[in-house]
Amino acid sequence: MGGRMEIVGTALAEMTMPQISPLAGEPIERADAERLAGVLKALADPARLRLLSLIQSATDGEACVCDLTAPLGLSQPTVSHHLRILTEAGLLEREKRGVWAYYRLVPSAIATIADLLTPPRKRATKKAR
Amino acid sequence: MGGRMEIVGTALAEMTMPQISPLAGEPIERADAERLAGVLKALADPARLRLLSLIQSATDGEACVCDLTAPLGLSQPTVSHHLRILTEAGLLEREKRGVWAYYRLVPSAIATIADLLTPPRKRATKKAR
DNA sequence: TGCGCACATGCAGGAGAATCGATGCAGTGG
DNA sequence: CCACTGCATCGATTCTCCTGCATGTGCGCA
Repeated sequence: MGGRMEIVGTALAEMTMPQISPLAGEPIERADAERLAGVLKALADPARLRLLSLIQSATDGEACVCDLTAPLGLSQPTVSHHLRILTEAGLLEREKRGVWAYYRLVPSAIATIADLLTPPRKRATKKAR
Repeated sequence: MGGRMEIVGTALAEMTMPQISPLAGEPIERADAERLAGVLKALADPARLRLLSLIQSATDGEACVCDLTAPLGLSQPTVSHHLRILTEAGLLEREKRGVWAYYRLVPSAIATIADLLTPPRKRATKKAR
């Protein structure tokens, strides 16, 4: 199967547009399932969840790699790897200032995922955001 | 290494109690990250997302295995495997009637996960940034 | 200009997971 | 009592991916 990792970054944007809620009214398409699964897969890791949490709770809501390796107990390359995955999934954004790379999370991204999971018992039918 | 799959079923219940929101005010513990990641990992699969969608949109909100194999395009053992994982994660409940096993999804489960991802909006914690 | 620091990338190993065929098991019907 | 159906489990295979070590790259500084 061809590319899948390289389109993860756009996955969130793709899903933001219509109401592709996986638990809404009708069965979801396979392509949509793959997209949503891709983003969820980026979240479904203890190290990455802690990274998001650490970054969000840091001063100014941003943090560089050197501040994250110690609390995670992982090597620097591994942390960079996880940050890369989160960024490609559209959950983090990277800003390089000097020698440091500051990461901050994209609020709407998490909110979008949460919205995609909410609808089931939410209200009657197609409420659409 | 040891058992963690067998405690996944209780994972959701564990997280339901307080607000262990991974993106709330302060960094999450490693144990909480593992629990949440476990449940998210159950969701982060195209086949399982489609299973949830199919079951939810089925008549009476329930379906047996024989109705799910065809639309998924997967073998019966594989479907049973995915249903098992979803059930152990607390997302599905199983009821055996006669020869058939009917699965229905636990609404509060998905809602719980969504709530765990939402917090940044209005939840004013003690520390706050 | 050369050295050092912060971060990213390449490579490799090892663990976990997705899938299927074969088989076991529990109800159902003849 | 026996054959059949629906589903779960087992064993094996393949693939993904988490992790660290070694290395490459860009920036700042003396």
